[in-house]
Amino acid sequence: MLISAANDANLDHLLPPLRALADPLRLRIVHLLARESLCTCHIVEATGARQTNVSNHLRQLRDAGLVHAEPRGRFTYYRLDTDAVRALGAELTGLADAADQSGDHDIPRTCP
Amino acid sequence: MLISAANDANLDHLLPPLRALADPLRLRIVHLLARESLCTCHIVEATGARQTNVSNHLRQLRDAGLVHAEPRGRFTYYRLDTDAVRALGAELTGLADAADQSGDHDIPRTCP
DNA sequence: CGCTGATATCAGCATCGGCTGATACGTTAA
DNA sequence: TTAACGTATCAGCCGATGCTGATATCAGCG
Repeated sequence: MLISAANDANLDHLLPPLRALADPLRLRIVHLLARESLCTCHIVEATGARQTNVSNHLRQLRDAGLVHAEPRGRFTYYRLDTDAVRALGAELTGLADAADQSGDHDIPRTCP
Repeated sequence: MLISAANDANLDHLLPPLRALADPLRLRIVHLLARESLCTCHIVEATGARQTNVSNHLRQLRDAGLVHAEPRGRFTYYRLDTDAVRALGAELTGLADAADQSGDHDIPRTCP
């Protein structure tokens, strides 16, 4: 049975999305895109950051699979990949639940 | 009604735990602590990293509220704060759910 | 007591990552 | 077609951050 992709015995696959979210401006962009899809110029206006900077951050969010770009004419609309965000959240809650179940937290292993 | 602390209109409070998790070694440590509480020397052994390095990372995890230190004699046992991990996961899934509900993703706002 | 071992702190170094300005590319409008 | 606009890419700078070695601290044991 496969609860989630977390059954890889390690959590390395969570690093790209975690790293992508662990930046104030990128987290802000994700928050904006959670309300509605926006094009780059909207994000530039809303954040006050330079266009080139926003574009760089959008690339990292894209590479991490958290957002998707939809070019329309000369604009590029970005939408949040809600499945990716939800999957990350689910893996974290799943990790917490699994930790609560394994009862070896009150009986510490003896030290060498 | 207060679903979660996410109703702050911004997600800045998620940055400390996200930054703490967005590092390979720290994520590995969190994963180890999800199985059982461990003291520093166990983590040093399991990761192969230097003691001073592990100690520095444990401090960051502590500052982010993801783990708690429990000194016992000359050892210090660390346990995962599963509530903190679960809360982070819940906020992310909640953000994804909220994004899915707000239907403004197919009708992009017009560009200036 | 002094010694050993576990842990934390600190300063220094090296690397990474974010910000910027310049620039290139593609699209729409005049 | 040309000009203007939206966007992406690139190189460079600089501050942030991870890693290390040295050292301090503290508990338990001889």
